[in-house]
Amino acid sequence: MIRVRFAPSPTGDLHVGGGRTALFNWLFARKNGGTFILRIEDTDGARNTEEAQRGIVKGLRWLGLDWDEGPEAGGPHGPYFQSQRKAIYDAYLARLEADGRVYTEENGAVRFKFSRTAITVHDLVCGDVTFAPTEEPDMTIRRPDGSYIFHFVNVVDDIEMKMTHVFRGEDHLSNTWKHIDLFNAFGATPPTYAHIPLILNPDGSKMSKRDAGSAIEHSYINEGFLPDAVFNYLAMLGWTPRADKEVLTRQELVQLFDPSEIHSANARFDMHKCQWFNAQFLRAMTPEALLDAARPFMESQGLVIADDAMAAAAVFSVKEKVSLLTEIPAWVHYFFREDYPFEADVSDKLKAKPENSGLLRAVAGVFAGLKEWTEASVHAAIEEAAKGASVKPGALMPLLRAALSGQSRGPGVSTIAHLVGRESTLRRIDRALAEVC
RNA sequence: GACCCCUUCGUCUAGCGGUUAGGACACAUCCCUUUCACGGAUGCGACACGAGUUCGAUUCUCGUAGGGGUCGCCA
Repeated sequence: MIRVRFAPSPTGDLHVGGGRTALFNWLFARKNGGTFILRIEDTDGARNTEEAQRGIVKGLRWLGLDWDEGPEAGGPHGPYFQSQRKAIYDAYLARLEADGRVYTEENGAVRFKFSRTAITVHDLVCGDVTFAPTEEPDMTIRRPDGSYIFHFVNVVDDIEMKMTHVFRGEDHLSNTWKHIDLFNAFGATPPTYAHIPLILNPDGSKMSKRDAGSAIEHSYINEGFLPDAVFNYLAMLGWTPRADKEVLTRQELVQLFDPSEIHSANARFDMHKCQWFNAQFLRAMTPEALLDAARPFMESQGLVIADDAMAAAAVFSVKEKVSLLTEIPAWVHYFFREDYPFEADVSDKLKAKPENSGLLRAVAGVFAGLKEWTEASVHAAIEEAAKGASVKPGALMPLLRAALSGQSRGPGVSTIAHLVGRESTLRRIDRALAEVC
């Protein structure tokens, strides 16, 4: 039975690197019917807060990385907060003491005596990596105040929680021999390691907090990304599935996942490509799903949605024009209000020719006489009005678009008119004639 | 400084001794088109360097350079 874990320290917003580490663990567990565990490594009490932990949980939930054991999920190997496992660590320390593998310094810190033998890490990604007998000072595993250090609790918990595999960032590779030394001291078999490459900034520097695109909530949730798109992009940063396409669902990625295909070279983060994935998923959504996703961003911009069906159609009509949900309000705001501003180039266009007002009145006249108000009938009416005025529909469309939306770009003109309805369409034309032309 | 990992278009990558070195993003041009987009087509663009092994190296080995990481009483 495969058991893997994601073991973050609660530092606030989930970092993309951490998110991807969690993602690979999750992928491996789901692919093999294993168990995915969330363990909070909060041994450094000074800087770990409950609020910081909420950020981690929120980020994981948003990415859809559900855990089988851990905070809120429970499980037979808890507690899943290291700050609550002191008795277990004390017991393990006692074993080391009994075996003469530790010693206490004058100030009370406890150190683990390295075996000082060559140690080989068998890594799924990096292959066998052998470290020569170390010359480093013995490692501190307990502070004078009785709290324990990462390397120790990490190993103890991996033993206690029966981890079979450990997927973690490559920044841990250089320390892994210390962990194996500890596993050996406890007579335990180390898990199989897989050190995944790091995510770098576009300039090649290490990506850390504050760098663009580094925080799940701040850079993705709030910026209008879709979880599936970020999931897809992150999975393919350092791993290439054997598929003939790049846009893949969560289920497909689970099916395709193979840790031996994970690259060993670091990858630079490309926000452009991440947005491209987002655009792909956006376009594949149904009108209803798209509205659900866009609603908070629309409401935060003050748009009042009174009619869900109309709103869904409006949002759907601009879906291939945006790549982020945050861009949607600017493309659809006029569907939800009649006091939209006329952009500068739009009013210039309307004022440019004196005959424009006559053309708009002519269209309004035809609209007023229509028996039914469908997208097709509206479209036919516009063509009829153009014919009556001896101009091409292509000359009339931009004017109507300007009047109905205040913008020079957007979905089809007949789509706009149809969705806002006949009454609103006529009011909009009147307003444009009164205020602009 | 020591040790570890890494090195194909600007970016993500395919390649696992013989290829016109393929794809995606980005960029450029064209087509489509009532706008903005989408879509389609085309173009631009890479094997870090030096030895060696080999009939033949992007591919194997070694070295150099460059990038990243670790060496905490942080995780």
